Amino acid sequence: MDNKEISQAVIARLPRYFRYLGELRDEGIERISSQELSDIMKVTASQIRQDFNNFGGFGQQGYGYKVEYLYEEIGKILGLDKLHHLIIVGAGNLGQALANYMNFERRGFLFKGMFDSNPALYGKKIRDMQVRPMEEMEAFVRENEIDIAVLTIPKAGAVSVAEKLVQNGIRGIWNFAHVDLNVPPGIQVENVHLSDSLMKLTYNINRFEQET
Amino acid sequence: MDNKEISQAVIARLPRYFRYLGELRDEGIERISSQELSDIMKVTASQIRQDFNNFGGFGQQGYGYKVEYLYEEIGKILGLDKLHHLIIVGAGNLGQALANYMNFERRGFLFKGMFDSNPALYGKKIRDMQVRPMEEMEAFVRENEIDIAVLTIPKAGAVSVAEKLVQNGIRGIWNFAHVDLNVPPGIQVENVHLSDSLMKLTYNINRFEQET
DNA sequence: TAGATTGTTAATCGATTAACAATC
DNA sequence: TAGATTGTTAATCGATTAACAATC
Repeated sequence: MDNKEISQAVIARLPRYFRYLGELRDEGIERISSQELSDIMKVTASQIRQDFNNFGGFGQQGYGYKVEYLYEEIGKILGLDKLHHLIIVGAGNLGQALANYMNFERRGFLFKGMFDSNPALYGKKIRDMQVRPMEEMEAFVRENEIDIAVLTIPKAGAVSVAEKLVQNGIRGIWNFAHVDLNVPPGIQVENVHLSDSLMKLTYNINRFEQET
Repeated sequence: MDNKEISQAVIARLPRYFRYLGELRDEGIERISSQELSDIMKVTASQIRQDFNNFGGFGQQGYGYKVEYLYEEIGKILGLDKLHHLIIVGAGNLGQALANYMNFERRGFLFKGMFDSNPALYGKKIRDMQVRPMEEMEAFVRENEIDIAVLTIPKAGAVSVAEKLVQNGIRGIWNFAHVDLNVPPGIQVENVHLSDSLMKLTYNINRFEQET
């Protein structure tokens, strides 16, 4: 594998390729050209070829790409061939929704535990998983080799919780708290700032109003 | 206001400026220079000035920006000075979580109704709001002048529900369904593809593994 | 072999950063 | 007025698109 850094713009497009290829595969389609994929996905064929070639040659000249093979390769690039141990920190509505939502399991995300600082929730079962007290989180992360923490707590506590996670060996944080986390290099943070997303929507609704 | 199109890259940064300025305001800070903001937000001062100047001159040479004023102006740009009527389509875990989560209300997002196609949920109260049958959605959107629909249904139904929403005058769709919607120009779609986001995280976790 | 389509280089476009004149 | 900092133009950087030679 090459050593040159791949831009986050490319990475951000990979899951979408993965999704479309999975659908094509489910439809029993064996082969696809960059031009055909371009038509379906509404991105340029040129971009598709450039993107794939960041990771080596997946296609065959004169033939195109094998759907199944490409699907699997992109899955590997995204790390979906590996198991990830995951906890949810914050058992409020959003945390519970994500826990239930987690048919992520079939993608190798193993839901190992759930934590909250509210004693009223201790022991509550969500998807066969009892909510544990926040105090137990650090030891749990260490002892169970948790890779990923899903942060669904209010912004006030998020920074200090993130620090504790980092100290105990977490590798990635999926951050739903509305605050920017500052973590050391090598620890990955992926932010899902829902209200930012909603504001983008209102901007665009509004902009269109004014233009017409 | 200028007529030149503002890039989505700029728009995507506005909510973050808005958040930081809100925090500064809450701390009682009255004025800030692009350089100070640059230090706090870890973006270049140059970018900050360029971004703001897309919308006109908000600052004063030799002085900087008035925090309160800038905060409010960005809020207006994002359309947060207007009221938005919103429904949630899909009363599953995620839909319920978003409904409860909705202290969005103080930002002018008025939660007007919730719909599901599962009869077992009809009448269930979520935040003083009964879940209505999906069949009632179209008339409801029309009659209550709903601007925004939050789509939290499985991908299978999402495309056809989106069409119905569009036909009845929706202006924006906040799409949590794992599918790309195809809407006519003038209708805004903001996607929140959670599994895409999680895959970006695993890519980055994985990449770092291999580099070291 | 001829046709198709990739892989890859070159050209273009757009976004970010740097520099500095304008001005508070 | 002198100093500070914006607004804005110019330079740079990176990402996207176009073109085409390589090759299946």
